[in-house]
Amino acid sequence: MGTRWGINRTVAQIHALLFIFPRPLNAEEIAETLSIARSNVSNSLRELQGWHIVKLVHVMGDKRDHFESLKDVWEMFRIVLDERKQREIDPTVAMLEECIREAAAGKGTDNYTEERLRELHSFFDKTTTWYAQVAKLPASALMKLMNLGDKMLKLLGAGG
Amino acid sequence: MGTRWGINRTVAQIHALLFIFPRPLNAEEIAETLSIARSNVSNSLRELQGWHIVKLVHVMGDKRDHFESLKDVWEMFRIVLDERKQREIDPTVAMLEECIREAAAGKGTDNYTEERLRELHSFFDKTTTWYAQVAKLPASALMKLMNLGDKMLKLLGAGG
DNA sequence: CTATCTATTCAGTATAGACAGAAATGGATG
DNA sequence: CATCCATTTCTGTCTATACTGAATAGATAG
Repeated sequence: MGTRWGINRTVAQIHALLFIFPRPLNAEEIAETLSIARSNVSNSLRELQGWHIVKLVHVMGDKRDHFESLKDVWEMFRIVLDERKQREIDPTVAMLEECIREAAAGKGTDNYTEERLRELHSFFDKTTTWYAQVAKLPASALMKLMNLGDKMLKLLGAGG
Repeated sequence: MGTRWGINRTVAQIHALLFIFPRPLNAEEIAETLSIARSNVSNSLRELQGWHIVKLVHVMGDKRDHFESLKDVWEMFRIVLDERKQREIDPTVAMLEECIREAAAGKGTDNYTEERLRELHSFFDKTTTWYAQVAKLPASALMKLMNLGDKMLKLLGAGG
């Protein structure tokens, strides 16, 4: 699945290994377990740390670096969404706004195209704003939201 | 942005072109506008049709095939999510269930690992179930949900 | 039936990115 | 200050896949 979402195989493998493993592992152990080059492990670990879902930890009496994955799936999901929003959505929205500005200035763009751009922008805007609201809900509220099920329609029809 | 989400450049370009263009285009026009090979257009169009976000239409007095994009951004988003769920999430969940079964049968997997797998599975399960509920909401209800904002917390605290 | 126009398939090429192994760096310890 | 070990950086190779251009298939009109 990872590959289809722009995550390379090695990175995904290492993360999976750290996620399911009960204790932190050092680079050597990872390389050996997955049969991949030491340097590859090093780079992949840096990437995972860049995503803030793997952390470096020290094990007493061992000077080598050890690594462990975040274990809370929900938290991990939230962190990755935040990160991707920042890296991918935000620049996209900025570019959309630039396009719309240019289009509005009338540089050969017809109204139809401009309208499409506005709708796209509005979609991103609404979605990210909503997400920002949800992301700051406490875990308990999030669980309630997830468990609403059919009650959702009633609730939205009445109160919202 | 497309590239980072596992969509290749040409496919994304063609879809963008069809999305912003006021009328259906034929393959020739697309190839020329984007300076890509005719065959590449043909394959990319097939892929886009596979995602159900681009449709073949006929233009009177012209025997060539013309193509147009779905224009409703929300609807497109929903369709793509559905499709990706089916292609990527569902098989992943099936594999997770298989792993859990094997782990439970005690094939050398420790309890810790099994517990991680269960949590991961539960996450997918909750998320997809919730999504299925939301996806069938009428557009108006969806908009209400998106516009809840700070009211969300109150609503969940009380009614949920 | 043949000519012409469109769309698809196929086979080879090009390219981007993953990966390995060697070299270099860093930093601790005696 | 030299040595040793862990880690990172660098460079070349390999692989997967995007892409092209030519060949093929299919349809329609004359």
